[in-house]
Amino acid sequence: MTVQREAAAGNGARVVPDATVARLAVYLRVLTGLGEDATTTVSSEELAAATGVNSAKLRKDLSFLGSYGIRGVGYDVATLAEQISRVLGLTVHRNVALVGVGNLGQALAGYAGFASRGFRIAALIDADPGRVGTTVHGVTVRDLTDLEHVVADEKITIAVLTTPAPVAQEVCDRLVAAGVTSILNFAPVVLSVPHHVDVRKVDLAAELQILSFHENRKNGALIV
Amino acid sequence: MTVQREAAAGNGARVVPDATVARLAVYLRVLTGLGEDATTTVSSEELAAATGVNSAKLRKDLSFLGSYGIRGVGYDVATLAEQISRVLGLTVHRNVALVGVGNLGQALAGYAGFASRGFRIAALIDADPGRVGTTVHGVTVRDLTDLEHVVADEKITIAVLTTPAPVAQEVCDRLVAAGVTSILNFAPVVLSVPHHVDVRKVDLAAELQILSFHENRKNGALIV
DNA sequence: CACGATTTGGGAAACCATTCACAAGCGCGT
DNA sequence: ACGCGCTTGTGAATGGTTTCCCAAATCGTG
Repeated sequence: MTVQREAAAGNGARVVPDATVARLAVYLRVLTGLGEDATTTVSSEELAAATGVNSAKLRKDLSFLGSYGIRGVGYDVATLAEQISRVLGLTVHRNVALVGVGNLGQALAGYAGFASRGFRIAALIDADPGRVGTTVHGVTVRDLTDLEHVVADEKITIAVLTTPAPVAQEVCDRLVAAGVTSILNFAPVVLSVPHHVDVRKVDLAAELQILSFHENRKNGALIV
Repeated sequence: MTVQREAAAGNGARVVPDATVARLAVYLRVLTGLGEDATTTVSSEELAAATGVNSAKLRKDLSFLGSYGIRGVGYDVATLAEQISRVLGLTVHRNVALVGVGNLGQALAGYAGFASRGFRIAALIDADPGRVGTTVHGVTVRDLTDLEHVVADEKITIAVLTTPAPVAQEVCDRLVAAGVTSILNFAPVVLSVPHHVDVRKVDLAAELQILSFHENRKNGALIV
């Protein structure tokens, strides 16, 4: 989690806590669903129930965006969704590169959730000559040697890294040198990056291990 | 994050904080790597550097396991790995069921990181008749209607949920009724479960949105 | 227009996690 | 046997997050 809170500029600077940012995405998804049901307003209590948080926390989270609720009524679904989108920077379109078109890479390339939330997988990159040139979910796989060109041409600032662990750091360095400033890392490796680059790591095996810990606790959890 | 700290039993009860548990998995991976390099001891400073945390935090984390370091020397790699495995409950073998054998499900079924860390995908379950009966990464896909039998027969307590969102809650309910007590949820849905069941959610689109937020901040982040 | 029911926004307290700082313990060299 | 350098383990301080709680704002009704 190489995400430091940039000590807010000279203005009245509203700083949104990291914990809040992580939840905004969830609120937004639920709000989008409500919008499709033609629901026009929602109270913090209702939205909190739908997103699995407590309503005080939800209200505090939303208060960081500004004051968009109406006392005695609730929040306007459309307005709130719009404000969250704004804060999350989803109003501008973002092109994403995916490096490492293996099993997981291919699955992610086709993941509907990305496209439907405004992220376009604009480039697929792989080192395997057998894969280069093939088309996966409508996008042609480019060779790893072209990485720098692809990143520049497609104006890419966000990359998804699904390479094998041994090459992850090297590929990461090249992405950063080419101008990428955010990386979603699925390789089981701790990446080191300059301070201006954000990395988020998704560690699938670690997730299961955390569940295993809780399983262990539940079954007696004998303390030796 | 439906993971409440079960108010430790009557004994001297050492409670490992959630934040620490999440990092233990990372330490363990690095330790395993060191073990293969025939490194026998490691200092908190070295291990901290390799895992991207600060050394004080690492030492505090490890202190929850007990006192396995040697002052002036460091930690024995093998011993430490063993202790972490014990606390994470990785000493017992755990069978995992995966429900929803779509793109993502297939990729996860073949994910080497699961197998190499002691999690065996013991069952694949899907509702699509076209997929039932096929073999994916050596495991035969079973029909959703057999879910209860499969869970019971394979003594499964952990499930990975990669179904489409609309059926996730329903499948979840059946898993829980069948005896599953931990769920790793990839469906973009907030699951509701009884208090004795732990759910961890991996929200891929949310991860990109969080990166998007930080991108936004970096580029001026005009405050309107 | 006043009142009661409702719901937000946010100050303050409680809780949890991280970082600091250093005493205590260990091994090695002399 | 002793001192020195190194490293752990942990209290105390700090910083961040969640929860509590209630004044202020809004709506609908009489």
